[in-house]
Amino acid sequence: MERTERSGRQHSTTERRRRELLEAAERIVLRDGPDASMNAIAAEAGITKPILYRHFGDKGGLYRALALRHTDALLANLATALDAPVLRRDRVEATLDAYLLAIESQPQVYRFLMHPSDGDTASETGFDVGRHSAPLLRRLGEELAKVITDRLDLGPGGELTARVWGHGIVGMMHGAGDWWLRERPCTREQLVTQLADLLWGQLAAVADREGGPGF
Amino acid sequence: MERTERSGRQHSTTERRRRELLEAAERIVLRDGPDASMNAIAAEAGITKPILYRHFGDKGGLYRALALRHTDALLANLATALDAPVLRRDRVEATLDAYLLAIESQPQVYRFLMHPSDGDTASETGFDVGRHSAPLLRRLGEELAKVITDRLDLGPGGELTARVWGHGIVGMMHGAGDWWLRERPCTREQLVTQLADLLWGQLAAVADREGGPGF
DNA sequence: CGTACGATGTTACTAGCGGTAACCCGCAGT
DNA sequence: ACTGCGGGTTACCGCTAGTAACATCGTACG
Repeated sequence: MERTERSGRQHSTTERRRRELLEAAERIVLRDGPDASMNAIAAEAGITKPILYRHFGDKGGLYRALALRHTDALLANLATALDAPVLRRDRVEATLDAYLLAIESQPQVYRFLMHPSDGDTASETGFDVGRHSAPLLRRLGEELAKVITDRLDLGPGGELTARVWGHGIVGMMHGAGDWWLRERPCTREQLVTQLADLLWGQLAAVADREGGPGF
Repeated sequence: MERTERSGRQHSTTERRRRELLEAAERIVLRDGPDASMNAIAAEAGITKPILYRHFGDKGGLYRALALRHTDALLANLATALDAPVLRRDRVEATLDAYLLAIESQPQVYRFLMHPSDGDTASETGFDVGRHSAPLLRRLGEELAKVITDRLDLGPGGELTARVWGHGIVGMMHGAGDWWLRERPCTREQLVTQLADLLWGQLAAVADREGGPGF
């Protein structure tokens, strides 16, 4: 049937158009941060708004499509760091470093990914309590949990432990990384070392200050 | 001088009005989440928009004033947890629990505090890279860093270590808490224990899974 | 060949937002 | 009586996300 063939070709061209639009959107997001307007994106792509809406539905759709790429890229980087056949400590440090390198080298993208500007469809479905964190962080946490479950022998209930740790560690990376990116109080290597130390239990190991009552 | 007395009384009445407006705003934020509009808040207070702007300057000002209360309250709670004269592990658990209890019992407030909806004044002052995280998290991180510096003997460069750990731990609480609040995979006590285990170096201590090559 | 369809594109609009200018009113102090 | 000022209002601006209606070109099908 020629019809299917034609529709196939059409499909490929629309896919290509979609990619072009995404690239234009990316340029604008890179320039304007997370509050790039649809008008600006359309202008950058040389067209007008309704086309964007035909392709992506709404702003959330465009942002989701755009976020997916970077999220995938970052996850791939982290996966290789997590799979390196070295000591566990080195793997953890490599993972931390990969994340921090990503947010350091493309901070605008990072801000965009973390700050979805409420691109949600809820708000009618009862109260949608607590739906705040970025999808990227959730995915990262789940991926890390999988790796932990695969690699470590956590005994009974270990799956829950792995998920708690996964999301906790990702949150730690995010929080510390965000602060570090803003204040730049030290080099990336230093930060990685300090965070790995924290995960290695140094908080519990170091001594109390002299003079304070012993806890 | 009657003038000063009068202006003093005027001051107190405007302060009172301000408090009333803040309470109305709080009611609306509690109801509508972080994207409560100025119109809605003004309507709830029985007045119209310009008065809000006279009192708070702009939306960011209102939100900052509103956030300050809750932030202070939460910080006070955490401070008492951090100051309890018990074992370090118990103090850490009490702090984690205090934070999680807060976000659990008032999730709308929590969302509001974490999601500032870009109430910033930057955007002209060059690129303001990385200014994303909520002020609450920054304050928490710094407070925790202070406590760590005060209590622990971290040797040279310890101040930097304390700040990294402070923001890292706060990020961990935030990330894990956000995920937990959304999925409710376990009780609060369980979550607290798991996170404390993580901070106590269990990630480094547990054995590799059998079958995998020893790292 | 004509035609109907589908994708691309436009202009012009709605509804609502944050924010502001101009004006009104009542009440204290001189 | 007049002036100043804080509380309050209406009416507006410029912006945003999102949409409806219309025009256009290419291509498969009778």
